[in-house]
Amino acid sequence: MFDSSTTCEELSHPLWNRETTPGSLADLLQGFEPRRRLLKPKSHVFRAGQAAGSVFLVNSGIFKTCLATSDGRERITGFRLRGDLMGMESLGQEVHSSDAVALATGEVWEYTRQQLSAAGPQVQQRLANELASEIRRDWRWMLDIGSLCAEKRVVAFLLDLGARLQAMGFSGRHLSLHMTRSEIGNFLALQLETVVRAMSRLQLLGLIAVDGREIELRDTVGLSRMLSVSPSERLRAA
Amino acid sequence: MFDSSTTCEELSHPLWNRETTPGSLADLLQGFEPRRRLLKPKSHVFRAGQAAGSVFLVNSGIFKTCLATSDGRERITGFRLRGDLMGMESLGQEVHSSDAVALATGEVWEYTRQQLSAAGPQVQQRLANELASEIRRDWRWMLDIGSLCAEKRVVAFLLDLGARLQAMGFSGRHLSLHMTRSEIGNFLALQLETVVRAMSRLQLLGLIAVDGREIELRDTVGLSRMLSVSPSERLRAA
DNA sequence: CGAATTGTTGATACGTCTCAAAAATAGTGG
DNA sequence: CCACTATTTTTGAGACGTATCAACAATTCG
Repeated sequence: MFDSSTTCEELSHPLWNRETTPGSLADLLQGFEPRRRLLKPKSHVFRAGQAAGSVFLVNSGIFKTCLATSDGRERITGFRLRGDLMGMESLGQEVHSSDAVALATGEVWEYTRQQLSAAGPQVQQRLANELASEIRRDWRWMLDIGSLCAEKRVVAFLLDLGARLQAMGFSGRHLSLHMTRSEIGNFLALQLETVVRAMSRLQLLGLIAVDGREIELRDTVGLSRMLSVSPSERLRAA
Repeated sequence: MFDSSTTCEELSHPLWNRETTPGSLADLLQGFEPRRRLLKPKSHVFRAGQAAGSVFLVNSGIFKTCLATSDGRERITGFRLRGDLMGMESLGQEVHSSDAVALATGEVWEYTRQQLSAAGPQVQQRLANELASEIRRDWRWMLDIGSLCAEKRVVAFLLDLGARLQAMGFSGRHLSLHMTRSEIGNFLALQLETVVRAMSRLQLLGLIAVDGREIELRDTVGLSRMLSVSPSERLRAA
C-alpha cells in the first residue's frame, strides 16, 4: 500500500489549476472569452433535454458523460479530463442527448455556438477532428468491451487513465479515480462487484496497489502484457 | 416461413439504384462530381493504414466498417446503408484506422478532401453533424450492448435495421441481412451460436420468421415490447 | 455522532461461451 | 450443369465467467 496521504491531492495539484491553455482548440479560440463555470462534485454541466449549442472544454477536474433511456437504463459514455471536450455530440441538435456531471470540483470553459462559428474555419476543422477522435475512442472501447474479459477491461481502463494523466504531466503511476466502482463498472459493462474482484486480484498479483480510490500502477509493463490476449482467446472476436 | 423467392431481391430493387441524391450531404455537394466506385462483395472500400482524406457516401449496397488490433482482435463498428458516410472517423488523420468492406455489390461515392474543403462551410457543418450523429449512434449501441441480454440485443439489431430500411422506402418488415451470423455477433458482442439461438427463439415465439439471411419481422410491436426491460433488470445498468 | 453511501467478500444462479457434430448453403472448376 | 469443397447455419451438452443476492466493513456526509 502506498502513502495514502496523497489522497485527493491531485485535484489541488498546481498543474490542474494552471491557467495555460490545455489543448490547441483553446489556442485557436484565444480572443474569444469563454464563460467559465466552476462545478461542484455531482453538479451537472448540462443535462439531456436542455438546449444545446455550446461545447465545454474541461479545464480542471474530472467529469462523466452519460446516456439514459426512457426505460431506466443508463450508461456512462466516458470520463473527461482537462483538455477534453463535452457536448459536441449534440452538434446540429436542438437539445443535448446526454448528461455531463462533475465527479470532483472542476472548471469548464463554455464556448457558445456563436463564438465557434465566428472563430472561423480553422476552429470548425479542429472541432471536426475532435469529433472524429471521439469516434475512434468509442470504437476502441466497443472493441475492448466486446472482446476482453472483466479483468482485462479493468486493466485497460487503468492504463488508459494512467496514460491520459501522464500526458497531462502527472506521474501516470499514482492515480486517484474520482469515480465509484459502480461508475467504472457501468462504463466497462460490468457489475461493481466484478470491478472490485478484478482490482483485488490485480493487487494480489502485485500489479497494482489499491487504497480506496487511490490506485498505484506498480507494474505497467506487466499490466500491458495482460492485455495481449492468450492464443485461445485470439479467435474469440475474430 | 414467408416466400423465399424475395431472397436477395432488395439489392436489385429500383430504389437501391435510383440516381437521386440520398442525403442532404450529396445535395450540398452537387457540382462536385464524386468518384464513383462499384464494389463487389468482400472487396474493401478502404483499409486501415491506407492514406485517408476522402469520405465515402454509400449509394447502394451494404457495407461494414471494422476495427482491428495488433493482437488479432477485430470488431465491426457498424453496418452502413445508402446515405451513410464511411471514412469520416479518420478526419485529421494521415491514415485510416478502420476498414470498410462491401457485404454485397454496391456503389460508393468518394468525395476527396479537396472537394470537401472547397465546398464551403455548409458542407463542413454538415460533416460535423454527421460525425456527431455517429457518436450518438455509437453511444446508443454501447448502452444497449452493456445492458441488454443476448436476445434483446438481437431484437434491437433487427428493429434498427428494419427502421433504417423503412426510412429508405422499403417495407421494413422483410429484411435481408447481407451479413453472416458471425458478423452480427461480432457487432453485438455475442458469439454466432448465441445469435442463432436468439433468432430461433424469436421465431418460436412467432415474433420473426427466419429463412437464412431473409428475416421477416412478424410482430414489430411485440419485438419493441421485448426491449422494455423487466423490473428486475431495470436496476442492472443503474 | 448517526445515517447514507460506497467498498469488500462469499455463495450461488444463470447466461453465454466453448467445443463438437451435422445439416444447409454458397462457391468453384471441370 | 454437376460434383466437389468451403463456408455458413443449426442444435446439443457442458464448462466457465459474470451477475445476483446477501451480509458486513469502511468511508463520507450532514
